[in-house]
Amino acid sequence: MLPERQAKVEQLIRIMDHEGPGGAYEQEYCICRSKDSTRFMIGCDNCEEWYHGDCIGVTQKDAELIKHFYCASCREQDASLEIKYKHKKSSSKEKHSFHKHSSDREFRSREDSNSKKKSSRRCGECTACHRTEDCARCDYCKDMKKFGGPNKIRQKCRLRQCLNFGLNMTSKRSEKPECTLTTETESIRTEYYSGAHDDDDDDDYMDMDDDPEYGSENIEKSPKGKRGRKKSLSDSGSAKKKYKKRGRKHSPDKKTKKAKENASELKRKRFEVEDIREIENDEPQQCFGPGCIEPARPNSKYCSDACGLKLAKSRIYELLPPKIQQWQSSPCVTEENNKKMLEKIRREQLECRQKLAELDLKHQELDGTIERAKHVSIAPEQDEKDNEDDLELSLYCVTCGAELNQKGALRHMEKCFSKFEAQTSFGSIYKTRIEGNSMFCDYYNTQQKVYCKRLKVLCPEHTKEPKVGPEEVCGCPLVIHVFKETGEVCRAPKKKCNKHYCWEKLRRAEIDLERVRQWLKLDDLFEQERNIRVSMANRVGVLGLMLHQTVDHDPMNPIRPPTME
DNA sequence: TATAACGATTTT
DNA sequence: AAAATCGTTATA
Repeated sequence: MLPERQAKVEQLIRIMDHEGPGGAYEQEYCICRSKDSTRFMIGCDNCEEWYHGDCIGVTQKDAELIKHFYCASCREQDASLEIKYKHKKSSSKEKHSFHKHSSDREFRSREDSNSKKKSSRRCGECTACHRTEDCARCDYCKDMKKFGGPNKIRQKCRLRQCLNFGLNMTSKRSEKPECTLTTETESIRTEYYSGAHDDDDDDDYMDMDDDPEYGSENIEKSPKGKRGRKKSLSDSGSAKKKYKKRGRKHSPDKKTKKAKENASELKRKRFEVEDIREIENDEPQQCFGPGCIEPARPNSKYCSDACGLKLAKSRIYELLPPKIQQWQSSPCVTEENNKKMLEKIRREQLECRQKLAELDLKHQELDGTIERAKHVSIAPEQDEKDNEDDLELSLYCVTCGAELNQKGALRHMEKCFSKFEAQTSFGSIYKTRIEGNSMFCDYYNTQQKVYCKRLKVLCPEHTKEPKVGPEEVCGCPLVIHVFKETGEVCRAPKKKCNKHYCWEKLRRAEIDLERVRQWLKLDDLFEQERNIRVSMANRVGVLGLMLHQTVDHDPMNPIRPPTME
């Protein structure tokens, strides 16, 4: 030991003898008894007193190598006390007795030698602390190598994270100093320090003190004036930990803030953990089955399927009768709507039927007209003359686009259309099934196995135009003003009549198209009727009764079934 | 601001 | 020496 150092130690001892470590006044430290806490300091692991590094000849560097530091006074009183160094570097480094150690953690480890935990984050009492096995399900567990994880997160199982860490453990502070960590407010920390005798189970805490700014501030503010373990003005110095070096820039304020954030985060995490716990909680619950006292199966409310069905049944017995009563007493709006709809549909169906009948009648009329026309004799007049009037009109075939003269236009277009139309097919795999004689072609194509769906009268593909004899008369009823029949018929030879070419066919097609429309409408109405009947049937069933209800929210204006227009 | 990442320390 | 996990920084 260097002479000067020894002198200082002696000085220290003298002072100690007089005042003793416990007798220190507020905020007085070290052998010099000054209140200065802005320089690097090291704390005795026995008496808890703090010493200025320069007063006792310990540099920050030295301190970094010390695991356990005991002041001269303590060592004198207890010969077994020996400054301990960290294994690696300490061996090579100087051995002088006063070195301070760096890591508070280490302090703690020694101090808590009785308590095995590494962490100040354990209260040791909560269920999480008592837990010995990892849940293997939380994100932290999944990260662990033993659960096949990448070991990147490296955190303790969530279910094992202390429940009291970060929450108000203040009451327990004295007994469980570690917990104080959680509340990071300065006052608490200070308090904690003041209770220094509690020995240091709280090591981790100290780490914080390592932060120079932090530590000094705490101490200065501390009402009781005890001290933090070490402090130093210079950032780099006191901290042996890299963290500190890295984190240097924080101002004390910042730190406090951060501490609070940490606490809130911890709180939040705790809730998450509680969720997991809840899930995990497999205490059996009693079966919900009526009268059943068995425990429910896991993840079920019931001990068996039978119990579940039993409960459902009893519920039906309980709920159904009033439902039925309600159903009978108050009409369901939708039900009324459906009834109206059905009526409307039936009316429309009737209309369709009537129209179809009318159309059939028209067919018969047409047949009669044609029949009558056959008995008319050909008029010998020459119609060639009037052709010339309209010669100027040029027409184009709508099908092939060829230019036509008025005379043969109708004939050409009809034939041209038939030619093209015959080249395509309109098929369905179903034969038409409607009452009466079908107006559809329904020619069966054996190769494609489809029925032709053209109107019979308009199907050039499967129906040939009837041959017209030279003596046949046209017979088309003549009209004036387009629609008014005169009672006369065209008496031109059918073969030559260009005005009324295929008039029977077109008239028949017209009627048939209307029939098709009526049938389609009828089909649609049948579909609607079926749907309504199905929904009505469902509504009256047990299930419907249980599920369906009309609620009258406004008793002053009761719901009225809408009237059909 | 929350989360992921990771060197470091502590425990086994 | 390996596993556990802390405390801090980096990153999203």
